[in-house]
Amino acid sequence: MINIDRMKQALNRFHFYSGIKIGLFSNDELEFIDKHTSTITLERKALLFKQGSYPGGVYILNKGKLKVYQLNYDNSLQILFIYSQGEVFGYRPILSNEYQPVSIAAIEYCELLYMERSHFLELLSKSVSLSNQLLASLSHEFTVLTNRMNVFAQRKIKEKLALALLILNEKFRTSNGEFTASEIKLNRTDLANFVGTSLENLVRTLNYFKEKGLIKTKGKSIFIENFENLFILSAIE
Amino acid sequence: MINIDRMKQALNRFHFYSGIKIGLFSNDELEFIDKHTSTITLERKALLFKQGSYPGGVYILNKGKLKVYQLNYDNSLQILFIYSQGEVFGYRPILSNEYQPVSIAAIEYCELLYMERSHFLELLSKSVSLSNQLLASLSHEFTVLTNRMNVFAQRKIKEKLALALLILNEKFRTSNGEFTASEIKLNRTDLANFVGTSLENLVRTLNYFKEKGLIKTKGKSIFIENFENLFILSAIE
DNA sequence: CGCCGTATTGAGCGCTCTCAACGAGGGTGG
DNA sequence: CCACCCTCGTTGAGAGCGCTCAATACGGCG
Repeated sequence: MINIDRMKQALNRFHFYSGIKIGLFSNDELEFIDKHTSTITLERKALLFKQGSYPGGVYILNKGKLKVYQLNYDNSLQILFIYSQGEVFGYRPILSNEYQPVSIAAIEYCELLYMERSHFLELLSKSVSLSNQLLASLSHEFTVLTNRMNVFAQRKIKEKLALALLILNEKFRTSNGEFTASEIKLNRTDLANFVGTSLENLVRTLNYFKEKGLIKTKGKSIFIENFENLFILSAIE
Repeated sequence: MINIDRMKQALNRFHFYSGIKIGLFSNDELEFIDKHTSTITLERKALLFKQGSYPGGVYILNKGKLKVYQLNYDNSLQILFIYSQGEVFGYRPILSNEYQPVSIAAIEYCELLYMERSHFLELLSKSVSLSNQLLASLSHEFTVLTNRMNVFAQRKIKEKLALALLILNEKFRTSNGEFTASEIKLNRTDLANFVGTSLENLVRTLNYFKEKGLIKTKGKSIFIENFENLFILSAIE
């Protein structure tokens, strides 16, 4: 029997939530944020921005799910992250003075807050708290990306899918329970592009997981049945 | 004929140098650094620290080459980065309050500067310049890691090796020229673990590259012969 | 009912891995 | 100085995984 805490800790090394906590801002800062943000909505499949574009500002996802992906020169697509409620993003290329390295599109209907680049930089210059939060957050993300690079470089599809499902279970979580099954609502093509395999191979591996009692499906949604065995299969620890 | 600048820009999205520039520190800060650092030397193959260990401080590599790697539970090894002269590292897990996610060992004889954790944090709390440099640096590294995740997730060995050699050519650079051939001195096992393939497959692919006139070898060292075709083969743009 | 996008299943091929043996080169001790 | 050993590199053969192509099923919507 694997310790729940150990599983949780291991999994935290492979995905991140936004490290920005609203509670850590002062009233002045909150007022500034409120004053300088506007609301954006996106329909399912709508594009937020494209890789190579100029990073115009910072976004906070309040509702819905986004996919962050890169399109390669052979037209293959890799989904790198799924953002869910609460994620703050778009500031990284501003800080490093680069263009957007990724494209972002809505998986489902989304609501976001938007803050223009210059206002974000103004806030950052005045807020030590924000600066420190970003440093901590970016550093953790470095760890996560390092770990995932390792997984993508070496692992077999079964292992990658097992890990992907554990990550997605967190992203699609609606309740607060530990290792309760979320409804993972992602079409097969997106899931294949997230795992980094072909659609056909993904379907076959999902069937294998079903046979082994690791997951079950209802319509297109996926539910994890056996966290422990899925965790073992992912071979991250 | 591919534009040199385009190649250079594309390549910069796949590796990073330390974003910390000594020139941006004030005299006070430089004095503080000088006062609170000590020198460490490492023999070839010596371990600097192990993944899971407590991050005791920050390092600056002054001489030599380091390999940054993770050891997996099936005993496979993935080399994630090669650090060369000038690289500053070790601060990330301090900032995110984590244990070391990686192990680091010397590829060849190395000399480093070491600053204890508490002094680094003291310096950071006083230096806006350092804080801003770290934010910019970490943000760029996020881009690099994202791009590399994509490569590892999808690409064939030929493409991954082509890219790896272009990156290593920069890491092993001694002169300042653009796209001049460095002597890439890395044993085959390390190279295989960096590319993310088996030793045998690596050797075969190197031979293929030799036949095609992309590289040549002298002893164990590798020299790039045809940057343009290697770049095209890497399919990063 | 038919259409279109998505999902599933089947077959065959090619790439990459593993296992195994052999070769080269440097270092050590007789 | 030579013989041996140990490490590292190279080559060969065979198996299995994962990809591609192709055909078929499903499901929502007009």
